Amino acid sequence: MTSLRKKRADGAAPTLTPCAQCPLRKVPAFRKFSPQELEFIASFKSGELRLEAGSTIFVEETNSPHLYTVLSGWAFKYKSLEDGRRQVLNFAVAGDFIGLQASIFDSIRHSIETLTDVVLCVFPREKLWTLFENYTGLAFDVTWLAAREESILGDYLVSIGQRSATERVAFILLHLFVRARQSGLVRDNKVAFPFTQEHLADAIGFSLVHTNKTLKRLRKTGYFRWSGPIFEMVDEAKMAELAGALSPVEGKRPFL
Amino acid sequence: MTSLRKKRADGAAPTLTPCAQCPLRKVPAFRKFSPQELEFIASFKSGELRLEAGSTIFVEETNSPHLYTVLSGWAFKYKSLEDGRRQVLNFAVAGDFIGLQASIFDSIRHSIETLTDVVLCVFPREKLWTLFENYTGLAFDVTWLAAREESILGDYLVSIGQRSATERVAFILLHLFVRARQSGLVRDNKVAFPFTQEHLADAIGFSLVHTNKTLKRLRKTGYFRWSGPIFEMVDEAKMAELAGALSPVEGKRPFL
DNA sequence: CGTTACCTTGAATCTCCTCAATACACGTGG
DNA sequence: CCACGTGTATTGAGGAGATTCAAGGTAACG
Repeated sequence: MTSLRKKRADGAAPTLTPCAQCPLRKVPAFRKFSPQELEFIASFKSGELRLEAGSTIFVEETNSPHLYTVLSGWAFKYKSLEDGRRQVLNFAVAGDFIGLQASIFDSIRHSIETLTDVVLCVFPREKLWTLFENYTGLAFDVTWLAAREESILGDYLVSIGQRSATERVAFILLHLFVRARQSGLVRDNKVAFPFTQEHLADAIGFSLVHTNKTLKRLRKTGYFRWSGPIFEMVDEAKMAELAGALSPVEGKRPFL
Repeated sequence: MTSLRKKRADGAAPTLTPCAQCPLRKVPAFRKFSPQELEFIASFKSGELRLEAGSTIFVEETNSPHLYTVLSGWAFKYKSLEDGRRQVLNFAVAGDFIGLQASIFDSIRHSIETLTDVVLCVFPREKLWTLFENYTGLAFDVTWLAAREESILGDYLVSIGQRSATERVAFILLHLFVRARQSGLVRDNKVAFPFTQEHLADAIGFSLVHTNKTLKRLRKTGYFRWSGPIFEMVDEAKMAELAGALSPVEGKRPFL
């Protein structure tokens, strides 16, 4: 990875993987970009950032000169309280755009931390304006991503505010599974889950102990398997029933 | 108000209140727009919609050819469950932009209902694209508004997921008061609150009964007064302390 | 082989919910 | 003017659900 360092030190970083060849482009969930758009994105991109699991990407209430797209790995967004409690707001996976708030407001409103080793595409914040000025389609995409984030937080809110323990646990498992699938990580209904039960607990607003006990009850349904690092979905329809039929945003999504 | 009907029937609606003279423009919380921008907004606007309290503006999972800005009155966004439970996601007040999801996705993800009589500016959805193509600043504003919405939902999530009963009730009261003030509705620390305790309960994820009892306890602090339609903030700093110091998005905000 | 991180389980306690009854304000029609 | 219905606010009682505390258990790692 020392070569990476060199590239970044160069300034222009001309030898980064061209965006047009980005392996994520093949994932069917993403919309197709025009050659011009791809060219701009490639020029927008100023580097790659490799972080190991447990690294902090953003700290609440701070600013950053960068915007990122997740190329690989998982991260999570959270807000923490004075006394150590924390609320997980959302998870970020390959294809997700993070740090938009830091570019739009004076500072970001939540922290972001990696769950696994992560590779990020780095974009300089000041070029976001160029994007808006010259690439209407991409500007619309950025708005799309912001609106989708809002939509997901709305789903979380309904789950936390109104659902029972079983429903909430089923919800978060299903949600994470679906997000993983959209990013092309699921094979044979199996995917690596880097989450601890504490992450899930903090996302659905339960204590770790209660989450654990609920999870135990849920496992008995046999609708999924999750012990060890691999999560396997066995009956997604039943899970959706348990979770209270969420309907995630449909259609192709943009991926900068 | 029959003249309104006529105007809308005309098609072009050339005689609507010019946006440049919109009384909301004077509210200090909104950013200043250039004459060109104001002109475009005026041309973007296709009419006004007047609704009485209790009207439904959007229904979850449906589509709409319109986008709206709230000119006056209060509304709230919510999602309902099969069995009647519902989660209030956010409130909308003068200056807020609603229905963006319906224009960006195939359908909106939540319902919106008026709490008071409401006047809305109507924008045709298809012109949103024109806005993005020709008015970079306004496109950025739309994204700003979407990101702010996300930010508010994040605050709600922290409150519902982690806070105690007292903290949650203090949070929602303070939040509504601050929103009202940003829209210029507060005078002498007083503002008309059209909310029932049930609205608040549905926003903070508590039962009506428990919300009521918590509210009773909170009233004894004397930090606010709320019986009858008028809410009065007595000690905002203390309320913020109780609510757990939320930090709403700062700075001038756009208002289309 | 000790440390660390995570998972699991039981017990006691407290929070919050449901049910149920009452009170009050308001508007309606008689 | 009063009787009645409706919507909202209030309060008490009992029980379901969540939290905290505490004590293992397991796997990974140096």
